[in-house]
Amino acid sequence: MSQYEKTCLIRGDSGRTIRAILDRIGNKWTLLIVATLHGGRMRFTELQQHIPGISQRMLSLSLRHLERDGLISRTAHAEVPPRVEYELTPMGQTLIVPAITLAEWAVEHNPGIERSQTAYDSRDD
Amino acid sequence: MSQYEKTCLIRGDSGRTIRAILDRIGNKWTLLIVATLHGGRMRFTELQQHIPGISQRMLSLSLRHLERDGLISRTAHAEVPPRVEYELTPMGQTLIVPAITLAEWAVEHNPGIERSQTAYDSRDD
DNA sequence: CGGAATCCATTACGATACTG
DNA sequence: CAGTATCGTAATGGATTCCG
Repeated sequence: MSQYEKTCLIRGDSGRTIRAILDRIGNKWTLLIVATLHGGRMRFTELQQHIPGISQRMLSLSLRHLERDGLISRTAHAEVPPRVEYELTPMGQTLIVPAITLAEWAVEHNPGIERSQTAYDSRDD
Repeated sequence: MSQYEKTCLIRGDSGRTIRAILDRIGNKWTLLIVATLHGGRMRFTELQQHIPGISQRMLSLSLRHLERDGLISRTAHAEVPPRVEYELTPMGQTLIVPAITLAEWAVEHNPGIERSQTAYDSRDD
């Protein structure tokens, strides 16, 4: 399968597939949570500490979305005080590879992009 | 470099890198435009026809963002009526690979995700 | 033809406060 | 500890109109 044919995966179906994942992971926190959970099972507060800047509300919302998508699993232990642990499902684990691919692209090309932006912003036409 | 170390690309720097690209490509149309331009140079109206559902406004906005990022180039021909052509820059071409990786993940796991969502929504706890 | 300007609806996000 | 509820703000995107 050629690269050109593969881009049809993106454009085909009027782009519904690609938009579906972007709606899923294109937000501010999802990939950060998935990457953090790659280190293993974690509880709510622990996640919050590993992801600086996330609010309780957004962490809670994001976790429920990810659980609904089947990418993470939630385990509530019947204890006092309550203990709830989150971990990646097997399907969630598979998201790591595309996420890394994307991150590596970002790291590699960020300098070039920023240079381009500076040039664009300082041109006077 | 291990996969775990690679996820630090995502989490490291408080996730600024990953958020930078998601701000860049995590929106509704960017990847669709890049994938469409993989077919070669195209003009404004042509792009609009290849990307069903996109409004003039969003196409115009997205194209200017991509141009600012140095991922596409814009060529305005001094003719009447005006003719403007867009094409991927060399850097823009490199985005194709991560985009395809993501799209393939989406195609492969969408069924599982949708099943999970249905199960989640129909459970009564 | 290839846009820019304007208006509007929806959503995402953040801060704060409260609870089983 | 692990959330939910409520509020206000900002960003996103669609529809429409106008213009060189």
